[in-house]
Amino acid sequence: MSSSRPLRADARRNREALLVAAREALLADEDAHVEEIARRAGVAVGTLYRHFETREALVAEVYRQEVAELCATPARLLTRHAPDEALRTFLLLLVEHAAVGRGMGEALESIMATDSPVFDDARDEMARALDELLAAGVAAGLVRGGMSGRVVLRALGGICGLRAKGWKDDALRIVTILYDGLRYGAAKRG
Amino acid sequence: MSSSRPLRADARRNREALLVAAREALLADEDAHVEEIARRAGVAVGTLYRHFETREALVAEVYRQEVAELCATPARLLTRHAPDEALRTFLLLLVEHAAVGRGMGEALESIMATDSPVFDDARDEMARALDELLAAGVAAGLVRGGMSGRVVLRALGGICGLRAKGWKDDALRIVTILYDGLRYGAAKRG
DNA sequence: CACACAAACGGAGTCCGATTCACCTTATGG
DNA sequence: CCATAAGGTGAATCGGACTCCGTTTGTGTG
Repeated sequence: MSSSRPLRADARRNREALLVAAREALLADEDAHVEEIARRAGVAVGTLYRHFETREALVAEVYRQEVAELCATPARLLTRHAPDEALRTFLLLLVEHAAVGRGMGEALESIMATDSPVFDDARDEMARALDELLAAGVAAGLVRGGMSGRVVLRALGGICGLRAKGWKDDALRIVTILYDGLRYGAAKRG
Repeated sequence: MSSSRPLRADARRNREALLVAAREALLADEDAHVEEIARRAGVAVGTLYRHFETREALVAEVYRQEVAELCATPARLLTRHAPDEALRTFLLLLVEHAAVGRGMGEALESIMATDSPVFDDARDEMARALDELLAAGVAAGLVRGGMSGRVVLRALGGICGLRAKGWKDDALRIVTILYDGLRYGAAKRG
């Protein structure tokens, strides 16, 4: 599928420009219009649609890249912190990330709460990252068993969907509830 | 505001028909078109817009009614169950309700996760219902303090937004996490 | 009962996005 | 340098929500 001949030079440049433009535009306004994104990238809408099936596909790709970065952190956290601390820190990190513009929060929500195939990769990656944290926690007797990364992902969807006034404060409290809920009944008492 | 002269008979009938039609249509398809809803109600779109500011306002009203019912249950539950059991049961009930068509889930999510003024009433009502449960739990030493109904509401948004394949199973696990997270550190150990 | 008229209705038309497509432009392999 | 297929363009189309105004109708009044 994705293994056709390499893109022509100008095509690769435009594709890149579109992703950059989309990231900027979405940061400024979660429902930036395709015309606006194309304009920023210095191309016409037709070009945008040559590279991305739909507007949503473009948005998905932008956030897939963000998520990829995010997913690299659990492994890093586990080298420096106890599994439960790593888990807590990662949850808090997600809240921070959701703060980078409503758009990111919305995308994370789609990743976490739906089966939209556009986000399949991102979802798998994220679930895997959480599995890593949970497994380490369970192994250390600090986290209850029976909860998959996928489930925690779903629970987090609620945080990322928040877009109310005092949302960040609420998000932190929710992390506390989830974190304590995950520790509940673990082998060792925190 | 809402205290003009009573509606003309036909107007009241149409308004009612629109709400019924919308409930049916939304149950069948969460993004039913306004034309479709109007057709089912046997009126033209103009009439729909005479009664409801926007499509969203109509949808909000439909679900506000559902929510109103739901909000009456905590009080009832508290007369029959211990506060923690009542809390757990109510959370499970929400999951069931979210199951009544994706539309309801989506609306509940809007109620829980956003500040959309359309849902102000529903949100307040729901938060009040949860406060009641939490307060009873705290008083009995079964639930941790410091968590408002509003916060729990936000946390639940994640559940209602679920629309993935194994979502119900996931929802139940999430309720477990939240429930245990809310009991964590309560005066008495469960 | 007939009339007056404000309230309510109908539905074609407007607006505003995303998406398409027929026709140009331009890398690039030979 | 050419041929040509990949790539680009943007006016046109499509699909929704929403508006507007001429027409119809319920209802209070004489």
